[in-house]
Amino acid sequence: MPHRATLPDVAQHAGVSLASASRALHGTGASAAMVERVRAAATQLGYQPHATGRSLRLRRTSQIAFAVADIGNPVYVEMMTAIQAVVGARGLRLLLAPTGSTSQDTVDLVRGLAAGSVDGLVISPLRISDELVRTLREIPVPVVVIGRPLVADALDSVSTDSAAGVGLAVEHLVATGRRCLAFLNGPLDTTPGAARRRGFDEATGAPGFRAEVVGGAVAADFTAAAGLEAARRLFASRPVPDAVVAANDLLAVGAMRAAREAGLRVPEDVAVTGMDDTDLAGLLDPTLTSVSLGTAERGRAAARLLLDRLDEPDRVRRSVLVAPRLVARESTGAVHRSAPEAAP
Amino acid sequence: MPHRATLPDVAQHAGVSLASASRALHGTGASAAMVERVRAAATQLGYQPHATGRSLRLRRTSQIAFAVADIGNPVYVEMMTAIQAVVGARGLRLLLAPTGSTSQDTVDLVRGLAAGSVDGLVISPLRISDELVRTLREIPVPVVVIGRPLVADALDSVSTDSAAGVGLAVEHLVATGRRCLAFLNGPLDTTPGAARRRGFDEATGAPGFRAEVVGGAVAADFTAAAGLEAARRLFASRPVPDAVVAANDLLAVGAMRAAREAGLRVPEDVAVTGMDDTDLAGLLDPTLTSVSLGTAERGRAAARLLLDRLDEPDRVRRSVLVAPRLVARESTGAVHRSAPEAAP
DNA sequence: TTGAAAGCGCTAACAC
DNA sequence: GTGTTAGCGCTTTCAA
Repeated sequence: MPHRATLPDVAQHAGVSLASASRALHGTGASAAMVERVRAAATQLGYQPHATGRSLRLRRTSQIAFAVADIGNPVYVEMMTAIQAVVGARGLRLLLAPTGSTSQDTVDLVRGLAAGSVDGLVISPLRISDELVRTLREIPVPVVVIGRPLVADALDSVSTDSAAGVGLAVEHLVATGRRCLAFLNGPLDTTPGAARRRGFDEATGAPGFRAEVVGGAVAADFTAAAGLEAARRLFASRPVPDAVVAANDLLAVGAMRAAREAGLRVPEDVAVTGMDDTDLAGLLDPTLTSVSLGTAERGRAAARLLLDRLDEPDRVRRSVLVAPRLVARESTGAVHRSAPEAAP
Repeated sequence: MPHRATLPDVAQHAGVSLASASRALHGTGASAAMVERVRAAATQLGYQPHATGRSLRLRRTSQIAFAVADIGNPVYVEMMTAIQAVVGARGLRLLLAPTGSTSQDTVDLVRGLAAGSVDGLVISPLRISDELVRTLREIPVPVVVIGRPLVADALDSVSTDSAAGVGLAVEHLVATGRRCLAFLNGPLDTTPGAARRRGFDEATGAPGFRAEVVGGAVAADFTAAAGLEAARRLFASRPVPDAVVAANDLLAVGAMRAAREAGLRVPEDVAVTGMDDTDLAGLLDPTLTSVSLGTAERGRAAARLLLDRLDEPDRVRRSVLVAPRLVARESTGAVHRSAPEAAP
């Protein structure tokens, strides 16, 4: 852990002025000979420009943060990769910042990051408190919210209609012969939890809905472990559902496991749908029918909104909406006991 | 996106000097009245100390980075959570930095972060090039390496004996009646790939080994998708293995899926073991027997080593070793056709 | 206890 | 083209 060489060190070593050293390394208007000399000195001393000094002077850090509550959810990993691809191409470094579990932690993190640590922020909050919205509007760096068209004229945002997404799942299940649906949701006080709940209610309350809702459970969070626990309750109640709509893929994993514990086969006895269409979906056994919410697309869109705002701080706020799309796989395959419409 | 208030703004607003304002907010030796006045002004202006200015002066950022290649692997999520718990208690912010895919990207990232962005670094590299080692020794901030006892006297490190871990899996499979083992590994040029390969060779080459190695495949990376592709080759060759040792849990997911595609049941026809004992293992169907490498424990140990070195830069380098442990689950359950020793 | 001033490392006017 | 210098926002001597 040796000591750092500073720019004055390099300048002295090269026998030139501080300014010349700086210009030679980063700026413009230095002679080839100067560049050569300074570069040599820099290399020899193992010079690495100090990020803090540079940032203070340039008034930018060339860093972006992606703030996420649930870092264990593969959907955020995919989003991050998508964001990274876009901002990386512009020479910005992307850092992932886990927001604490409480709303206050999130607010503190955002404030802290915005106060000089990064040039911009993409945030995908699970819970959007008023204070968080206020904070996001007040911080002195651009922010893009993934999750809900948020005070649309005040903040750039990327969202998806996950309520409609749940509708796609319900529709698909009914169309493939399921008649006793249950909904496995995550916490209702979260943005996705609330939206998906609404979607389920709307879809199952619609005039054309030709099945029954036989149960519902709310998991403690959007993880597979919580999903398993909640789904056990689902399968312990009567009548047993022949289809479970899970609010995301991880909950669906829990649902599939609970079904098996209950002696039910997926999809013969019970169908399961997930949401987010994570990589996991294609690798589970059976593969999981899932509603894609365009994860990568949302990530890319968010990154672009952020870059645009960094370029043009005063441009009009925009809200990008990505449409959900059902991806049918094995977990909603053939029904074992023939469904009503399958019987002529 | 309003403008920032600076400390001079606060001082002026409070009608005191810059120095007094600073002392009142962070330092010591300010009168109660002064603190009161300055606090009020700060609140009113929505003052947030600028991280860069502060860092430049204090020569620290109060930030730590966890640099990880494969952010999609749940093992790193668990590690990060463990690190977070330790460093968070000390008021440090933990950021996750995805190292690019190439060795050069990793070196660049490390250098960049170390040049003023963070106070310390925990890194878990997939590939440890000489240049990376050199870089890690040269950077001016403390670093802890998770992965291999690395130039032990030059760098703090946390490691595990994953070779022995593979041995545990092999032992378990043979003890439960499997006789035709195959090894599904990740890239051999990675640290874990190389170690696990060695572990497999040693375990299957040992005098007491009472089974046969019938195949091996190397996945393109340590992901489930790559594992699936590689495992297909495994099951396409003859003789078909009755047990697959996968080098991590994600590869095991791929192996289980490939087995099913090949019409084989897990565990009746083929047993599968994973490694890392991620949360996934208990949720798959069947649940996955996996070798725990003490993920959280390694994370905590790394965090403590880092904190200790921040406190005492010159203390002697340490290397912590965490022992592997087999966690048996369904995927290595009863053999369908009775195994040799089961026949009296 | 408070204020004035130096300086962390860097870049960009500005002068030469 | 190169050097001198101011200053980004902050903390901490040092003097009063």
